[in-house]
Amino acid sequence: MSVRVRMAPSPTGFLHIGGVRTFLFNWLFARQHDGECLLRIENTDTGREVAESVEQIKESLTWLGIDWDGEVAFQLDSAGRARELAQQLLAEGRAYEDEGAIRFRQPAGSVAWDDAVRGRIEFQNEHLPDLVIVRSDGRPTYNFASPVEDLIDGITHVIRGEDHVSNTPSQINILRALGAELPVYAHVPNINGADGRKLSKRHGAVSIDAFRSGGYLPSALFNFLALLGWSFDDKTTIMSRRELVDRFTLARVVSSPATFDYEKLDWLNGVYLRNLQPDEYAHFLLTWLSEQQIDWPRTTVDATVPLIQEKIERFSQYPDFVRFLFEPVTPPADLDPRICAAAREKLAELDPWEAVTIERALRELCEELGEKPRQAFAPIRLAITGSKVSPGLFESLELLGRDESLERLGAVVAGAASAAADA
RNA sequence: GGCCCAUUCGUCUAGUGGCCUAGGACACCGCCCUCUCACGGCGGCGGCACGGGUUCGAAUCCCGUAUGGGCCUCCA
Repeated sequence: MSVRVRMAPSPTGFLHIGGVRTFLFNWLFARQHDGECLLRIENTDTGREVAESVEQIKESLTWLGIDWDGEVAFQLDSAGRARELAQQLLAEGRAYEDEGAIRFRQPAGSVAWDDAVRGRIEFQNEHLPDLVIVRSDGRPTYNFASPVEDLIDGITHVIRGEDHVSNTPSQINILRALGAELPVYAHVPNINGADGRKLSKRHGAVSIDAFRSGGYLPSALFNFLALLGWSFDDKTTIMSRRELVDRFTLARVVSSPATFDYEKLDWLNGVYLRNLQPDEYAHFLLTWLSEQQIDWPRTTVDATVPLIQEKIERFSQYPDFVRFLFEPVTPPADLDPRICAAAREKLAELDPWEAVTIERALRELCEELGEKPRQAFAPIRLAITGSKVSPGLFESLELLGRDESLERLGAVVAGAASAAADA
């Protein structure tokens, strides 16, 4: 039997990270078993907003690296086949009419299934309500349409969130009454925020789009998501898509909910960023910058890569780090001008203007002044970058260029002089 | 309220009766490296929700309690 699963995003709004994790498990399972992964779009509404939302969802899935083998429509409003089956149940006495609606008659006894994640789960049928399967206006309800759609689509494994556990016994009873074969059910745990409640905007980014604009790498987010409720062993963290496909098993999905740890994601993204080849790094960075509509000269951006690759864990940290190369800076007004003046003099005739020669010159300066590098470089850094935190000082000076560097050093000296004159 | 599910360091998790004086990772703390910030290296802190069983032996099995979550809609 070949595997067929489905991903069923809600077309209202953007792709939620919790739902994506469920899709990810479906996708990994399908790919590992050489099966099919369908994208099921609910077509309750054909409005333009919904259409745009669906496009947005597809775009986000694609960005993350989750593809699909076909699209099916979940025809909640106009499911002819569902109504036929409901009539059949009615005729067979497995359902009955109730104020214009059709209710499914729960059988006697109990119902159980072997959940691929949680093991055997059993319900007493007497606790299950006779649920409405077709509303009085003729529209099938979700708990009827969903198993029927799975049946029509030939879904072999229903991998979904744990909030569906309670719906499963009724869906199984319906499928049995229809004489259908049952899919394998796998209920995966939810993802919560730090307060133990369902992950929402209050906790941080939740849409795939937000992570994208936050400067995360899709491969890192993919890796992180796979580790939320699943693990390969007791020590493996970094895994490529290929490795995840090879190693994923439903049996190793845990049954307790997980808390989304933004700090760990940041760390993992940093690991991925640091492992990138410089040209790959530049490519991803440039793409991100253009998505953010930041328009800095490409060659300069390229040149900054070796300076910042080790230092940032999200692209969103990049602009503040190198802004001094593209825009004027404003060092603190009370900066001690003496070292800047000495540095300016020392660097004025330096040749060639390269990081190594700049470093040699500035270290000589330290000795001449009897200052420790730590102390002496601080005001220079502030004058050049406007910040206490920056890429390497010598490389920064090289990239900024001699003219602009001397200019900035000189500005601090001149500023101090005019402040003294005022006083 | 009823039914169902869950409960190992702050967080993600390993653990399926002896390998556990419970392992790894993030975070945190300390030290080292060091021009800042990072990276990296070394070390540390820190957990089996609780109570009963079963067993020679339990984080692991059973029962109960507590806590959290889900479902109980002619919502999806």
